[in-house]
Parts: sequence; structure tokens; C-alpha cells
Amino acid sequence: MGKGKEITIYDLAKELKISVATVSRALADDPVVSKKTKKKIFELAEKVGYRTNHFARSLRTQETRTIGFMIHELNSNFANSVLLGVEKIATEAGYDLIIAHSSESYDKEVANARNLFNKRVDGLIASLSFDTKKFDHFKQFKEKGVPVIFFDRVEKNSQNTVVVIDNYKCGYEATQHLIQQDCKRIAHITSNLGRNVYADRYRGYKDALRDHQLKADDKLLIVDNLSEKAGIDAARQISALKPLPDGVFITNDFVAAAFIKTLKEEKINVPEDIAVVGFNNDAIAHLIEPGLSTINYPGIEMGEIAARTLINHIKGVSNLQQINTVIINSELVIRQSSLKKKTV
Amino acid sequence: MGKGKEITIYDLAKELKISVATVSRALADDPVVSKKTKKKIFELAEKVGYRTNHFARSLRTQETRTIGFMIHELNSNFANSVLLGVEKIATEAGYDLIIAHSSESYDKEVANARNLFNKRVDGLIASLSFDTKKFDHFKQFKEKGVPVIFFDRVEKNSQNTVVVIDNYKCGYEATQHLIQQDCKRIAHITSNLGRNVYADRYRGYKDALRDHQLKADDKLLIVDNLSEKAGIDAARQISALKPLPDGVFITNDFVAAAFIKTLKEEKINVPEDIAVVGFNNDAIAHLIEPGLSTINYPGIEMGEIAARTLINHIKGVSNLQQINTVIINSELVIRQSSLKKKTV
DNA sequence: CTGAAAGCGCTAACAT
DNA sequence: ATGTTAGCGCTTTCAG
Repeated sequence: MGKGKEITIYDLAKELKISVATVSRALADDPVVSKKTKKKIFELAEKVGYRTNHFARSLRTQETRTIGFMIHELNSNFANSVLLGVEKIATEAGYDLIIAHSSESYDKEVANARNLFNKRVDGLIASLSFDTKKFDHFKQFKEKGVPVIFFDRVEKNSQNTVVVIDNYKCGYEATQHLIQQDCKRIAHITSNLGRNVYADRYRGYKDALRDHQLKADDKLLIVDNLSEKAGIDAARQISALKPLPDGVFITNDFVAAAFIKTLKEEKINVPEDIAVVGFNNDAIAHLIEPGLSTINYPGIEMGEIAARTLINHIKGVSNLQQINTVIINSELVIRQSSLKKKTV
Repeated sequence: MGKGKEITIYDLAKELKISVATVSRALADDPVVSKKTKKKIFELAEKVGYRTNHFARSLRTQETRTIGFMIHELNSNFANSVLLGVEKIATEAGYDLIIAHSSESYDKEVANARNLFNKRVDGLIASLSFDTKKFDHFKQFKEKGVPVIFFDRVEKNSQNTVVVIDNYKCGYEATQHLIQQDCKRIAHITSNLGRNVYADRYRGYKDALRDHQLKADDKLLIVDNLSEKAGIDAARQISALKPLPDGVFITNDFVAAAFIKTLKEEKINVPEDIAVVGFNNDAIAHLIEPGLSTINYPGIEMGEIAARTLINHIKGVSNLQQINTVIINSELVIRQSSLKKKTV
């Protein structure tokens, strides 16, 4: 491959008749080097197209200046926002990103963890896949002293630093909002209750019902995989219930969109017959009709905070041990899909 | 950081009382090493948790086994699909991916190119940002013999290998379909006509009109930036025209969704008053009402082909010089939004 | 089939 | 403020 021979600091040193140490220091902007020599070195480097050999540096320093980003899926607004936030902070701090997504598969998550470990990332930011129950694949990082931060989908009761939203509160508020719209039979469509996010939202849902003297009904809880098909199936299932539920809290906007569309096809009106609240505030929420009420939370901020916290720890500015949980703000966004009472 | 000391091939060699050369060869699965020694080495490596030091290897071999992926945006179905395809092939071939997205900014694209160049990727797969007109930032790769493949948003009439769909044909067919639905005044909402994809679709649109004795009208061409706001603005603009257009071809599903929603708010019916065809077949296309007719094309396949072609070239299996253009299939998907004639 | 040894380009003691 | 030099862990001639 490489045609033009690669320039090294030795070439620069020879050309300027100085030592490689000075060149190395200048390039690292070490204040100990005089302005003059620095200037000469930078100019020559620029002129001859010198570029740092990162392998040589990493081999020497044992640092990669790379952080791993493990995500369960990359196809949602939320995931993209988090990535954007992480990327911004990482770039500013001079860190590279290796992105690995598990497609919601535990096996792939394990393989990704192994790969990132072998690539020797300086730190890891991760959201767990759908059905991850074991965490052995994160042990290797801890053993080598590589810091790990979890976000969104995290290990329950873990010793790790996590960045999350208050899923319990979100579940509670979504449900309470439906109750305030005079809903009496509220269904809940969600996913794997072993995963913290869904477990917490479910607790919020149940507590809101209880606090308003409504009782939970097992027939009104549907656990599926958040696919579009799950939304369609849920709609069929719900619309077949004898006393029709009058409200539904769905933990995903895409599922909610498919759900509403299917209800419409069966001539069930939203919100008149069934009021609906989704989750995530994906773009689709305000593009469908009726507009979908949902929970909004800032992915970008989540990513920024996770990245900043991690990098500060790597640089020794702060210590992860001291931070256990960071909670990001979230809010209920009310649109047409939940407004059963026309007065609000 | 690193607590447990890192194991190197020297440790393995010493433990087994053989030379590092043999260990290195065995780890590379060199057939010259005897099965027996290989077995011993693999077992020990596994047992003590040896992991390759990729920097040392790259420093030595001058290869990174990494390919760069430059994309204009990461927030669309399409972009995600391409990434999925690239990732699949790259992983299978043992290559890593560095992902860089330009947020549609030329300046960021240049910075990304520079970064990937400095990271010494073995090859590059790129889709150009919105307003990229100069291509100097790709020269450096060519000079060092690093192969580059463009996909989707490519340099027009370039000497590079490109993977694309037939945008001209897509534009032609979308427009023809509207004409067959008895549309006489067909508007076109698109983006920067300097970019190949939009230019080609526009040519298809114009040729279809001409071939059916309809004439293009400048007032019916709206060029904007594919944002949601662009869709809303376009709807306002179109709905204010004195003889209302009766058909619209929009080069992006999200814009089309916002467009249709805004029309509805103004009591203009789709498809009865205005028939609409979008582009991309994003999930939103079948979730809104009416379902959006659109152009479907397989991003995953595009990514797979781009990656496979690039990696084959890197490995010397084939030669990029011989391949100029790969065209991926695409098709019109007809849904309710364009069915003005109720008979089809 | 295996071993010895050079060297990839850089950083960081340790000098001066 | 600058220079000398060892060594990070690997691959790859060249020898045997």
C-alpha cells in the first residue's frame, strides 16, 4: 500500500538538527520547550505532512485514548441522541469512540465486550441488551481497572455508576395522567420486566393505580418485545377484551404508533375510546394522528454526562467510586392521544 | 490503571521454554508450526488470559485492520441499514470500524477525513455531506494508497468506485406513477440539486413530465434542507398556489410526513386533492395515514457490497480500479397516499 | 520445525 | 531548554 514514505519524529529531528525528545515534547505541547523550537517543529511537521503514529504512542503509554460505546440498538431517536452526546464530549477531550451494538442479543453483547476489551479501550459506556442477566463479561474491565459507566438499561442495584432517568416516576406520571383523564381500566404494554427500565415503569404504573383506588388486572398487562408486530398484536388483544380498556400506557413510541394504527383499523377511536401514552418522544410521536402523548427525556444530555463523568475519571480529575447514580430529567409531553376529557 | 500485569508473548514463551518467534507464529496460525506446540501455546494463552497487543502489531505491520465509515447523518433508517451491512461484513473479515458522521456539514466532513487519515484506516467508505463541493480532503487517502469507496451521496462523474441506486430511474418512476394517477400539475420537493442523488431524481422527474407531455413549472420546484420544518413550509407554500398542484414527489419520507400532516391541518385531502410519493421507505411511511407511497431500497445490501468490495481490494483479492459503479436495486412501493384513482 | 535478533515510532527517565 | 537512550510487544528476516 503506502506509497509516500511515512514521516517520523526522527525525520523531523534530523532535518532540524535537534533531538527526537525535543520533537516529541514539542508535539505534545510541553511547556518546557521554547516557543521558537516549537514553532520550527510545527511548521516543518505541517509542511512535510507528519502524522502521529498512534500505535507507537499507545504501545509506549499503554493508553488508547479510545472509549467503547455499547448500545442495545442504534435505530432509535434516543440511541442516536445519546451517541451524539457521547461523541461530542469524547471528541472535545481527544478521545475516539468504538461503537458496538448488540442488536438486543446477550451473546452479541458478550462478544462486543470481549472485542472492546481486547482493543483495550480506556473506558466503557454501556446500555444492556434486552435479555442480559449475567454480567461476567464486564468483570474483565473491572479487573484491569478499566472504568465502566452504564446508562439507561443498567444493572439493578449495582455497584456501578449509572446514568438514568427516573423510570418509576415516568411510569407513575404517565398513568396518573390517564387516570386524570377519567380512565378506569388502564392497560400497560411493555417489555421484559427483568430489565430495570421496564420494571421501574411498571412499578410506577401499579403504584399510581393503587394510589387512586384502581386495581391492577393481569389481563391488562402485555409483555412483548417492542417490535412493530408487538404493537399490532397488542391492539388485537386489547380490542378483544370484553369491557374495553379505556387507557393504555405503552413503553415505546413505535409500538404505540403501530398500536394506534391497528385500533383505528378496527374502528376504535383514540383518545375517545382508548387514551394512549407512549414513551421516548421519538419523531413519530408528533407526526402520527392523533399526536402521541409520551415521555420526553434528553438523550444528548445523558450521553454528555456519561462521557464527561467517564473521561474525568480516566484523567484522574474525579473518581467514579464516589458517584453512584446520575438521574436525568424527564417529562410528560401531552398531545391529543391521551386527551379524553376535552378540558385541559 | 491496569492492575493485573499484562501477559505478552514473552511470558508465554518463557513458560513453555520456547522462543517468542514460535509463539507469534502459532498465534497467527502459521502452518509451519507443529500441531503439538500450537496446542500447548493456545491452551496456555487461554489459561493465563493472553490478549494480542494490537498496537505492537500495527506498529510492526503498518496495518490497522480498521476501516473508516463516513456518513452524512446517522439518524435515518437508511443510514442505519447501511451501517449494519458494513458492520456485518467488516466483522466477518476481522476489520474494525471507526464511524464518523458529519451532521451534513462540509467542515465537519473535512475534520473527520483528517481524523480517519491520522488514525490510518486501511480503507474508507463514505457518503458525502449536504453541501460538499470540494474533494481535496480525500486526496490524502489516494496519495497513501488507501482505497476509498463512496455510496449514496457520491462525487458526480468521479473516478472513484461508487455504490448507488439508480436515482434517475426512481425519480422517473415516482413521477410516472403520479401521472398515471391522472396528476397534471406535479410538484417536486427536494434538496440541494448539486448533490448527485437529488440532481438525478430531479432529472427523472422532468423527463417523466416531458415524456407525458406535461411541462415543468418552476413554481412547482421547492428546494430546501429536508428538515421537518421544510416539509411544513413546503405544505404552506404549495397550498397557497392558485391552481393547487394535484401531485407531489418528495425526496424524503420524513419531510413527506410533515408535509401531509400540514396539508391535513389545512383541510387538503391526500390523495384526493394532492397525491404524494416520498423516498426511502422509512418506518414512518407505513405508520402515518394515509400510508405513504415511497421508493424502497436496501441499505443493508448497499453496505454489504461496499464493505465487501473494499475489503477484497485491501486484501488484494480484487482491484477497485476495475469497478466503477455498482447499482443496487430499488422499487416503488405504492400505498394510499398516491392512489387518486381508486382503481389500481 | 524452531530460535535469535532487529526494528517499527514513540515517550519518559535520566542526564546535561 | 535540550539530548541520550531504553524499552513498550510484536513480526519477520535470516540461520540453523
